[in-house]
Amino acid sequence: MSGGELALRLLGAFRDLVDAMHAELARRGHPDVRPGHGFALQAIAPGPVTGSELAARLGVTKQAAGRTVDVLAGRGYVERADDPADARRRLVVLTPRGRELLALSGEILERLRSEGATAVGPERFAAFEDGLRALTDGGGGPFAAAGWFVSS
Amino acid sequence: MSGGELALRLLGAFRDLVDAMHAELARRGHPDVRPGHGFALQAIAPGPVTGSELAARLGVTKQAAGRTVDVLAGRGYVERADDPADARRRLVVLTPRGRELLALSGEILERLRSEGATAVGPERFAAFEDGLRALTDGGGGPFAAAGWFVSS
DNA sequence: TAGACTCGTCAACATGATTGACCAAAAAGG
DNA sequence: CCTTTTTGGTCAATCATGTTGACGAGTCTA
Repeated sequence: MSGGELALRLLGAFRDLVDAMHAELARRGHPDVRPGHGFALQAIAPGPVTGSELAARLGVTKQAAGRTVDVLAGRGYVERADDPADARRRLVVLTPRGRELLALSGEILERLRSEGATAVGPERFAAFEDGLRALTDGGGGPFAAAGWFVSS
Repeated sequence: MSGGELALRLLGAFRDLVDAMHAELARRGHPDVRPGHGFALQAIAPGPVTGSELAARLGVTKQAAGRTVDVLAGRGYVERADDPADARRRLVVLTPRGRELLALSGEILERLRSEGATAVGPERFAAFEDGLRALTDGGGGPFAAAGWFVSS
């Protein structure tokens, strides 16, 4: 496999996974959620965050993060609340609908993952995941920086 | 590995690879080329293509493909020429600079790939690539559609 | 030759990001 | 305390990339 082919296949695998997930989400009551929203929701899930925190976790400017929150709030996935301890801050929290979406996304991805494992064989799939984990875990190779994304 | 983690690691690996490549390209005389341009150049490389052909290969509208060609032409990577056999068509071909960029990108990706292989061990890396290839080769799993991208 | 199709482009608009400017609130330091 | 600096959030303008829709000019075909 050439370096270029490797890159294309990585992108293709990711894209297919995410496209399949969103097609399923659309069928199950969430037709208007976009891939970027999922990342934002996952970053919000652990607990109330401020816009600046969210921006740092997503690796974008605070303006971009703020707009994403606007969209998610408009669609009913998150809410903003004032922070009684700091009048500058506006805390973002998931709504029940947001939690539902997150749970559903997790289920679907889990199912897609097992379908992939079945398709190529469990052992082969395990070896694939092992290699991918090693590559993206900061082992010093050019794939190392992915850690920030996974850990966020 | 959860399904969500799998998706994040796939994206992370791709992103790191491409970011590293573009950082290196910028250092070596091509600071203004963007990821999307690389895909377009690869689609143009095999020979003169029309805007419509290019659009089909990239999976975008012909308008979008036309704009990408405008940008690439402005940066000196491709040129447009009239087709003497059909006055509607405008053929797009690589310039020497475009061919140079493509060769350089290939070299860099190759080097990044071997660095990754060294970092995690050649056997582990081979198993990883084997699984990735199987998943994205249309084996029936949810990763199957990636084929169109690799083959384009 | 008339109608249908193809190629490229113009215009308007949607999304998601950026930079720069700014105000208000909080923290830090004298 | 009171001034200075830092931080959080937002407004505005802009860029990059994509989309639809419309359309004129050239080619193909029945």
